[in-house]
Amino acid sequence: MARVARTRATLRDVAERAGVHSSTVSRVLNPKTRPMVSETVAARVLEIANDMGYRANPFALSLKTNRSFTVGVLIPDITNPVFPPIIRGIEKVLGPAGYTTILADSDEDPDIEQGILDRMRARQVDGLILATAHRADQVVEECEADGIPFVLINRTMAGEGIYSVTNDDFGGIAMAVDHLADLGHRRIAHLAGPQDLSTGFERHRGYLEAIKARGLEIDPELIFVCRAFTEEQGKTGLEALLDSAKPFTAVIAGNDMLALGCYDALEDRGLRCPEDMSVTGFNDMPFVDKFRPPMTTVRIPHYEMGNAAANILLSLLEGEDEEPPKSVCQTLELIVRGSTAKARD
Amino acid sequence: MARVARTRATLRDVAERAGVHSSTVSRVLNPKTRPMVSETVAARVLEIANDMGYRANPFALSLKTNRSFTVGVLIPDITNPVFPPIIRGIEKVLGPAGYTTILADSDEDPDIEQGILDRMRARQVDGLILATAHRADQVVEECEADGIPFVLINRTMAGEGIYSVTNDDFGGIAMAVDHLADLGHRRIAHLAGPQDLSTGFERHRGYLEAIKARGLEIDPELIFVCRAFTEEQGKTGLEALLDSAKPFTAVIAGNDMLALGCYDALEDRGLRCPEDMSVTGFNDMPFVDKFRPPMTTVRIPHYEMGNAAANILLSLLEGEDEEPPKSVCQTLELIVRGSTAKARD
DNA sequence: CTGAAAGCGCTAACAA
DNA sequence: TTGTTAGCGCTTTCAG
Repeated sequence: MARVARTRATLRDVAERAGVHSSTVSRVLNPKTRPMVSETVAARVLEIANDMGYRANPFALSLKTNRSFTVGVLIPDITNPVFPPIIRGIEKVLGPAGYTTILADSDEDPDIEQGILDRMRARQVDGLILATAHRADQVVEECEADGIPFVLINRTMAGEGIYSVTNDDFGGIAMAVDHLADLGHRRIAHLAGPQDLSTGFERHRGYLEAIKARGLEIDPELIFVCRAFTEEQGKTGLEALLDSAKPFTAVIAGNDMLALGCYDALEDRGLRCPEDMSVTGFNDMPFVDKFRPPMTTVRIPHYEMGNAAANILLSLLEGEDEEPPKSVCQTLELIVRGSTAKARD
Repeated sequence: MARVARTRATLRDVAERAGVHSSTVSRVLNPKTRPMVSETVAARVLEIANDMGYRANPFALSLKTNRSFTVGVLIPDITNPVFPPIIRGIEKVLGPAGYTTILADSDEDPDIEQGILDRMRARQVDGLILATAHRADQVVEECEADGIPFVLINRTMAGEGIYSVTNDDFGGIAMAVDHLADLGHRRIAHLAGPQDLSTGFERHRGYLEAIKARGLEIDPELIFVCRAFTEEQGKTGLEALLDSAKPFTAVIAGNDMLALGCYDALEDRGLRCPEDMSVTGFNDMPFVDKFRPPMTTVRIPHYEMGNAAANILLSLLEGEDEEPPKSVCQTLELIVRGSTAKARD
């Protein structure tokens, strides 16, 4: 197991070669203290440091400053294609700012989530971006109590001083309802996401309000609340609805994964989409336009959400005094594709 | 910007409360040195440490031991759904072993890749898992020269002492060729991936050999080499083939993304898959079974690849003397779905 | 078996 | 403007 000892130049090595004291080198290398050093010395030091390929030892630096320049990002399910673009959006901002993002995937399991958080705090991350929040969330409360800077993304929760970047879930669903109503659908079902998540909750609320606003009847039998945003739950849910409810011609799924499950259920029953049943999703995650049929869904700006959350966190970490916006709520867009059609009469 | 000072117990705090010297506490907390301490003292120290919620300061620990317990994972394109399961497979092994994985996405750009690597080395990652390797790869060579433990995944390159986990790309394509030949296809095109990647190269080679083995004719006009494994390149490639080559009835794409591009090209031209053209992909990435039509493809064991690579790296990092396997090559499976059908005569 | 002390590489307060 | 020094929290040699 020949592991070569990788060793690199220290501040002192550079200092020696430059004929100055190591603290001077330190001052030169830190933009804030650079002005304290004379031009000539600074130039020489810089050249030598560069020449020697000097790189600060992050451990020593962190030990001294008590900052890791590291940010934890918690994702509920990395295999859900909504998240990669969000992650890219985050890294695009945090990377150039000198922060390394530590990504972790809780697989929607609270115990794993707690474990990850513990490890991240043990690692002394400077801040957190959480895509895992529940409407009442132990982990988030812990972060708050702890005082660690964090921002919620996609999902949010009530509370003072909680930074978040979310979408207009309420209004997004209204667009779906209007679209279907315009197509002549009168009985529109809803496959709601988990009600302990703000997304599932708000979209459900949006459904109820929009149905009412359109003068349609709210039939509780037309609503099924799924236990998770998974394809499997979507299938189960639509099957339950098909079995128990009086006929309906359209279903609004709480997100794209649930809608995908609807596809499965319909296929199993020999029903066609959109001829027999219109289906809408939510998120416009990558690839839904390739599905059979291409999915009508509400687009959320993935990449931009990542940017926004990262920027808020950054100003929390570095901002002098300007308070960043408490919560950003993005407006959405309905993308009409092939999974919705005129209601058959 | 009220940032609460988070402070936690140090070794000395624990030592004080336990009435022993801090070095004793250190010995107790480290499994390797625990035996040096008497049972009674160890028990008391452990309880107190636990009680105080002691967590080692990672910066001090790293500064002292020169290890970060951090592993860098480089992915060429995180929006490609093949990778999330691979990442999960990696984390599943590395996490419990006490390593934090730092994920980065090069977006297939060599400059970004180089930048990421520089930053990871600056961060003193203990090892690397690279999914970005080219057949001749500057970055990989740098890692080798540097002596940092690393293992390649999915893609590989020639070279002594390079650890890698790859797939039987050669044999995988042969299965696709056989499948199509069995369906009566005689003129089978190939949309090859970039030839500077082992995957693109080996699959191309596999295509040539398998075509020959089946007694079919190799027609250079039936081969198009794509510049990248992207949907867009797949579309471009198949269009070029359709424009220039004599008629053919099937196309073997270098991976699923290219095959997806084939779908686009066919749709644009009003051709139907599989009626007018059979298409195969490679990877069996998540969701290809939902596409229109569901894709026939070669399945690679994503999650297991991640496991394997992580295990090799782990034994590189921790292994006493047993040398881990130099290269693991996984056997593959053809998944027949709806994108392939009997050749029309 | 336990304590004392040095030092990893860096920053920042203080001196000159 | 530059040098000196202490010390961040830990491991590890060396004494006892």
